[in-house]
Amino acid sequence: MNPLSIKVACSNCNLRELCMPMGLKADELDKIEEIVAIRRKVKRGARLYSNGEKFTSLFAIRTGFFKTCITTEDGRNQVTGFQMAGEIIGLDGIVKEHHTCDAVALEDAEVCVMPFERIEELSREVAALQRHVHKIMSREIVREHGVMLLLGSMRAEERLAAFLLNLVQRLHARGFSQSELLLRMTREEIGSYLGLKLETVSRTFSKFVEEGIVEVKQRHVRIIDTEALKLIVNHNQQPC
Amino acid sequence: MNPLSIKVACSNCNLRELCMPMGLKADELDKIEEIVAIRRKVKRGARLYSNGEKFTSLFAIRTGFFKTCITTEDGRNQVTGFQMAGEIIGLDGIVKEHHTCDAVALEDAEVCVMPFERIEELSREVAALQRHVHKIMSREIVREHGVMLLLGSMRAEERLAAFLLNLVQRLHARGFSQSELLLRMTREEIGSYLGLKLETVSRTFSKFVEEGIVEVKQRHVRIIDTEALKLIVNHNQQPC
DNA sequence: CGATAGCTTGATAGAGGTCAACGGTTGTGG
DNA sequence: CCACAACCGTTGACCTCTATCAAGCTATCG
Repeated sequence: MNPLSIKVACSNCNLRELCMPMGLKADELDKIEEIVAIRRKVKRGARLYSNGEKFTSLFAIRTGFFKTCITTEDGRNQVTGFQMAGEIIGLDGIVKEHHTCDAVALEDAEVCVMPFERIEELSREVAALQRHVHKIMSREIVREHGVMLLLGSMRAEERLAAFLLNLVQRLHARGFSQSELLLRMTREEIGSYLGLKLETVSRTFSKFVEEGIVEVKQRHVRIIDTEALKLIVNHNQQPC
Repeated sequence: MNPLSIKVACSNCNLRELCMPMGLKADELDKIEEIVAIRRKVKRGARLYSNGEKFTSLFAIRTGFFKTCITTEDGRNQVTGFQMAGEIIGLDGIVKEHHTCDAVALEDAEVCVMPFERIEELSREVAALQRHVHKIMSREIVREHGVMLLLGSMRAEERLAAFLLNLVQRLHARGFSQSELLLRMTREEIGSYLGLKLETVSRTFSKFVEEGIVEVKQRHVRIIDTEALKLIVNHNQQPC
């Protein structure tokens, strides 16, 4: 607990465009840096938080990759999202002051812990931060609308194509390749997120490979034909 | 535009427990009443807002029933929710300052228009309001997690049972019957929400009728055996 | 190096989609 | 008040897509 090791500097963080509001004055920036209480490391497979746990903080992912999922008493399990560096996690806990899902690290990860009371306090003083918090929550709502569209109206190929495009797009925004990606999750987790069984995910990957749209070697995926993927997603073709 | 006709009094509104924070001091209450700028009537079939439209306000539903839905260029359509009196609508618009879905009245409706800038201003002064806004957004996120579970892991019967139980539960919280309801939406709209075709919705209703679980006469539904519906939702039965 | 978890592929079955016909309700205009 | 149209809902027959069950293969990790 060496204070030096937990001292953070959002202003120097290369993720600041992703998790902080832009256009702040210097004094506002100073205040906001105080939000991050500490950093926390989460080992692969470990939980950042669990269903039922008391909600105290939001988390900004600094490194690593998470899934969030809900599990019901009767054994159903649904992955509700995959989160990567720069994204904010934990919003589900606000309403009941307890978390309603699990957040599991899919690779060794580090998060910035942001006590929600402090966020609220500062939001009352810094309008730009307030607006930022509102936008983050609204963005999550809109993202989930997109997932509902996917789950409610797309076929397996369309779902997987949309999933891959979404992943590379987000990775690209973080400086990674537009065409190559390393899946951090299993076929089963992809399937849960997409409302498919793991066999269907696997078969659909194989189909894409046969068609020369992607190359797949276990969790390494190279997208050869992005346009084809986009066509598949929009392949709601009406005859003429 | 007679000021008398648009003057509102949240403190007298019988929906105040649903859309306002509790435990306010008198002066805070006075401030919050100023949020509601005007009321707006929306005819059945008309839109409260449309995809692409500039976002300015959130809306509290006073009377009536809405659906929200997204439509893509390629003709896909997904109902993302049904909203009733006391619920807040429009949160999708915050992130891009434009709405990303349509809100359509399924019966003649009236809403309280709450300019978002005013909400933000007052949230900075009244912590209870700030917390309330955060909870409303978080609640919507959690609700959508539930829909993802439904769409991703339930079969047709389970989806429809969960849908009916959710509707009556919300109606009951508003003083309506626990067992009788009038569907404001078509089979097609139910199907869109549940990720099913209208024929499947119809067939599933018929199945429930055969089994004596509900009575259905067009849009009038009477739930005869609530427990049976709950069992269906949790009917993830493992053999022993 | 063996064990375990994860992935692929095949065969088969079942749920829900699609297409089609018909019946019932609601609303409008003559 | 009736007739007609448009919309909505139901039901049947058939087909497609995805789930299920099963076997074998391949990384990964202790």
